[in-house]
Amino acid sequence: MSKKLTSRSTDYSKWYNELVVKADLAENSAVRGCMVIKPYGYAIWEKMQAELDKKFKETGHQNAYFPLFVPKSLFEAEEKNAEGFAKECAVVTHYRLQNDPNKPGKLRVDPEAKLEEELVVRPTSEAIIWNTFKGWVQSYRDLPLLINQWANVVRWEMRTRLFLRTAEFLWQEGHTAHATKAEALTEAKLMNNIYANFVQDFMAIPVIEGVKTESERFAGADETYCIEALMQDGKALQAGTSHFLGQNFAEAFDVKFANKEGKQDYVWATSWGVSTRLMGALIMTHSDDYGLVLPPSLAPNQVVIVPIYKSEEDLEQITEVANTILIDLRKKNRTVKFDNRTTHRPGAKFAQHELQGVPLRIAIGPKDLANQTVEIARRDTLTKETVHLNDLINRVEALLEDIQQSLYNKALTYRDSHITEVDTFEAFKTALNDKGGFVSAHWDGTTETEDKIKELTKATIRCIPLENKQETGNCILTGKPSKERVLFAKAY
RNA sequence: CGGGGUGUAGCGUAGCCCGGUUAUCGCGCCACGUUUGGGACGUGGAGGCCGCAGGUUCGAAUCCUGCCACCCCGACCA
Repeated sequence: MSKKLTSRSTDYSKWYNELVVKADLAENSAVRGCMVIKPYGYAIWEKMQAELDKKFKETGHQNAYFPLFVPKSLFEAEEKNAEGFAKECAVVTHYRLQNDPNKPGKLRVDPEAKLEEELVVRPTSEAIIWNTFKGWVQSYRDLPLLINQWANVVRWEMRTRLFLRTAEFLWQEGHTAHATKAEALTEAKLMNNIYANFVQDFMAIPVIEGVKTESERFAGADETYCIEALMQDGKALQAGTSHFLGQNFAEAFDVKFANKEGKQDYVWATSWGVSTRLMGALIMTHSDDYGLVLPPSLAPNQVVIVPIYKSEEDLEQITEVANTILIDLRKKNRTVKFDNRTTHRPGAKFAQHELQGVPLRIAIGPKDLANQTVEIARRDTLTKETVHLNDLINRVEALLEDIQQSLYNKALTYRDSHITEVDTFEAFKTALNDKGGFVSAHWDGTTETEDKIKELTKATIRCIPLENKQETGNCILTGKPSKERVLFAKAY
């Protein structure tokens, strides 16, 4: 394995794959399309989980867990949802293996052990959850029902990529039931907004909140809200979605309640989710040719201390200083690691921590001991400064905050400079191919036009931004009148 | 599922066309020594059912047949 990462400009896709593996985030497994998330990658995911989980609970949601398997008859109950996912479902048909009489030492599926009813491995859990909710709701007093689950799901994708699209992935899926349409709509928008705030504040990734067009909508939803981010290669990435499901699932699973007037009514529903795909967004937004760049809020180690020494005595003194720093920073709730491995030299440690995106590196050597200083290097700008021990803790605090903010600002500047308004189809194609990013254009509102544009350019409508400016114009493809611009992009 | 390609040590590879000593090289790994302010160096060492099965041959990584797996380009997608 070569030491240097393939550069982004050489081959963006290769850069991404190498980075994921070399930074020790994840690797491909023996199962086609499924990844192993390694401890360092999982630590980042756990930080995301912790923060999201807190936000969900603050807004009144509770965690629960539902089965991995969905009986086929339940799965097919909501027709549009079933149809939308049917092509990518793994299905369990048997429950037992046996020794293969023809091949010693090998196993085969026991043909006698065929299931009466096939079990679908959940690609999403609406079916099993709504079948369960049926028993939980009788009265308006049981509502709203605000449930979230952290789970794995399986979608049998044809082509997979680490974190961005894997056959099995981890996510959270919220499922809520409400007495009124207005309440459910408010919930769907609220959760989309929580996602937006999380991604912007914690992941330092700017997003556009919007709604999906009919063809991009979740199968079984009446409206899909989303947050869309822009990657460094100019492609858009859907970072989260929140669906207003209307009464579709309530009708399919017969979930009725008695309202205040004593009349039976179907409940109104939402579902919303973000997945390990966020890891992909994180990587592709901030990282550079030296490796991963992590915002301090998500870094498993926010600061790493590297000793530089010749003698054992030096190391002892450095260790003493390092331990003081460790204690002081931990008091500030910062995560710090003292990398005192004797098996690697400083240069190798520097390179590794850069590759893994540690926001700040503190180096302490003999010169520093003599001067009561340390050297601080920031990962995002790759700049170094020498700081006196007396000022160190405040300086670290300030730098960590600055890194968090400047990563966001940098990404925002890039994103905003890659939203191009166009009024003709020629300009549309030029913007898309020469510059990339979002292209803001008028569209006649039909699925046919959307499909045609996709066929001609590979670009899809990522979203209609919330609170979109209303302005009259003409569809770039058909010339038909339009009342607002929508955002197109090539997407992951 | 259509089109193209590749399987040789943990990883990346040479050799294959044109069969012939002990299968090449780099990274990584192990031991010892010297090193340590940006991926150290030297010496020594370990590691291979050459994807699997069959065939041709005195002899197969190399030729033939079948199978399997993976990758790339399409169609599908959080």
